Amino acid sequence: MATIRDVARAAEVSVATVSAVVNDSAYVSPALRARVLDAVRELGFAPSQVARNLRRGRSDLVAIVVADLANPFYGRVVCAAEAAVAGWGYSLVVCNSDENPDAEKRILARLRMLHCEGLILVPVSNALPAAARETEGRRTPMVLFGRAFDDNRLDAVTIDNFAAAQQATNYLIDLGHSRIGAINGPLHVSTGRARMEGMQAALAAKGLALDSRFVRPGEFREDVAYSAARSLLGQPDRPTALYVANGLMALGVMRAISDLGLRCPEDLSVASTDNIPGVRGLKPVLTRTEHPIVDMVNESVRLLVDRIKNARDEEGRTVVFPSSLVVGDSCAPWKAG
Amino acid sequence: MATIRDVARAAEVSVATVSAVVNDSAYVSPALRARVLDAVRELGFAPSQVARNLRRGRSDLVAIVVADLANPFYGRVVCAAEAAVAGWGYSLVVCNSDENPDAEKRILARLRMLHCEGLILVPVSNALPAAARETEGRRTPMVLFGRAFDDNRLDAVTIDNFAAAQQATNYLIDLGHSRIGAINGPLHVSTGRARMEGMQAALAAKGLALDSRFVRPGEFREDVAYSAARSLLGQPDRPTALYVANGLMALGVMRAISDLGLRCPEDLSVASTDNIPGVRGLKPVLTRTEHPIVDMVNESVRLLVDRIKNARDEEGRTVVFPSSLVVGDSCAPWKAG
DNA sequence: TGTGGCTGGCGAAACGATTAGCTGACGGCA
DNA sequence: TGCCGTCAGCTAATCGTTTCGCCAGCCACA
Repeated sequence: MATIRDVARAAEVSVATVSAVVNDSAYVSPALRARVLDAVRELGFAPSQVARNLRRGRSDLVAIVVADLANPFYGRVVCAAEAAVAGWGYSLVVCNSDENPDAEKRILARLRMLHCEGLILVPVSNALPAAARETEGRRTPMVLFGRAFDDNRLDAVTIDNFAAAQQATNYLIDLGHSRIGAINGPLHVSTGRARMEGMQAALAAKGLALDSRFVRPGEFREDVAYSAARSLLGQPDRPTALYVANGLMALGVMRAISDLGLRCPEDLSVASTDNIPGVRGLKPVLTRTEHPIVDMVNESVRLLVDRIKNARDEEGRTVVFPSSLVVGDSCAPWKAG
Repeated sequence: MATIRDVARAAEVSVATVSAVVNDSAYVSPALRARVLDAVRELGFAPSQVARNLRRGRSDLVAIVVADLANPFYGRVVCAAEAAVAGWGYSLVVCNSDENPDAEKRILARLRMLHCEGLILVPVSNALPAAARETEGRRTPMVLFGRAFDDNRLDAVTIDNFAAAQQATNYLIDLGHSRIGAINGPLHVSTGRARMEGMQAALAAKGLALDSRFVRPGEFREDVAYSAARSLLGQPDRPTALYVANGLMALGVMRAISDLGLRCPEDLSVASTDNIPGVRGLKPVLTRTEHPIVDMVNESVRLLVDRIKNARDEEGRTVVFPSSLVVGDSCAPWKAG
């Protein structure tokens, strides 16, 4: 690999001149400039980012740590993030904590050594782990995505999970359902908890109670939701409508419904929160609240880049995106049956 | 950020000793070792990967360039790759060429400067672009994933696309279908072409001809497949069975079938190649050939790491994985009528 | 013609780690 | 006691850039 010194020797100029030409950082006479460019081409010289980064104290790297890369939702997030950071000249390092706080901690430690300039984190637990706090101490700019902490001075981009669940639940209530069940997400994660609370609030506002037999705690996973749905719907007494905490889980629930020989929406109405590409193919078309993923990611990157460029030490900004109800045909009005 | 020199000063030892302790690369007496570790903890020292990499000439970075990150198939690939490279101590840089050769070229140039140690590439075109050849010149170890070039001395991991298409088509033929159509992938991409050829070969072997009215060229995209299917199936005369080149496209085709008021499998049998998470929720369950994605990715990473560690200059190795037919209920025997 | 300002280009010092090669103390053996 | 081998720990060179400060030449003006 040719170094800047090789180029300098070949062009019979100093390394400083080569650097000036390559970076356009100072005026160099046309004659020398041409000689340098020739030598660069000749030797196939590309400046070493590693050396450059050491010198400049930057890395042009931004990292994203997602909670579950196997969930297509995060696939879309990573996709959008890649495009967004590339637009700012950064490369994206992708890590997967797999909903595992220990893994998250290890990843944050590794990223710390990588000297990433910024970090988009979908936090796994409700408390910033030690490693993250260290990262914070070092002032690695960081934006929380999707999930937030109760107390925090970090930037965060989320949707209003409470409202989204409310919206979906209200839709079911307005169709006349009163026996509404839920397949929840993990309650120790802010999104999971907020969605459950939003659903409960919607029911309470209409004077309805949540029958504890109709509720299953869960994880944001297709297979776990499948089992939960089978167990919930296998009971002799079952709800007439179901709120499902996310799209991946909805896939599992629909599969369970089909495997149990039930019909949706005739036997059971289903509404969920969160959009993943997979649900587009679902039959019946799922009624769900959608998130503007791309906008959310772009905003996250914008906030992050802003913090990277102007390392101000101000309060964390929280941007909450609205969710919108997309009506499919997975819900039907309640009919006494 | 504390440097190794700060630690050395705090522990009253030399930088060499600190380095020895941190890397466990030489014996250091217990007393000094303890002093060093205390100082490390005290100052929150983490060695700068950038400096370390400059010195060692490595970066602990592996890159993956996929053709379309929006396709959940590649979401799974990236997910598996992240896990695999993490197991070898590397971090993963993810790039998306979006099926665009120019973008691919730019990305390869950028990666070159990043000094990634290895590269997994899902190539966009059939000829290695200039930038890639440069990369090759610099001997950045590289493994092609999913798609291969006709002539190449690079490692490659693929499935037998020809056989996969044959398998799916034979299944349709065995059900009695003879008017079989196809929604193809892009023919300038090896996978797209091989799948079409495999399908044709299966038909030809049974003495069947491919009716050109029943074929649509396409792209590996849901919306393009949707339009192609609408146009194909909107004709007065239509096939009784359809082979679809990949899973994402199958989602679009199923959507088109549903929007046209057709029933699958009663009116039309559908079989496809390639598995994405989304098809699991599909109703009816899609008959398809599946790829062992995780195994393929693991093998790619194994090959890559092998090349990184022992930079041998041998012939490119090509590993072809078998695909397996998974029978769903999207196909029915042909009935005259 | 002498002086001073301007500027293209250069030399060398960083950046923060690893590591080859050296030093000096200590213990064993003749 | 003297010599030598061993080895813990240190000094300094090195990786490939960027960039600060300097130098030398040139032009303009007095």
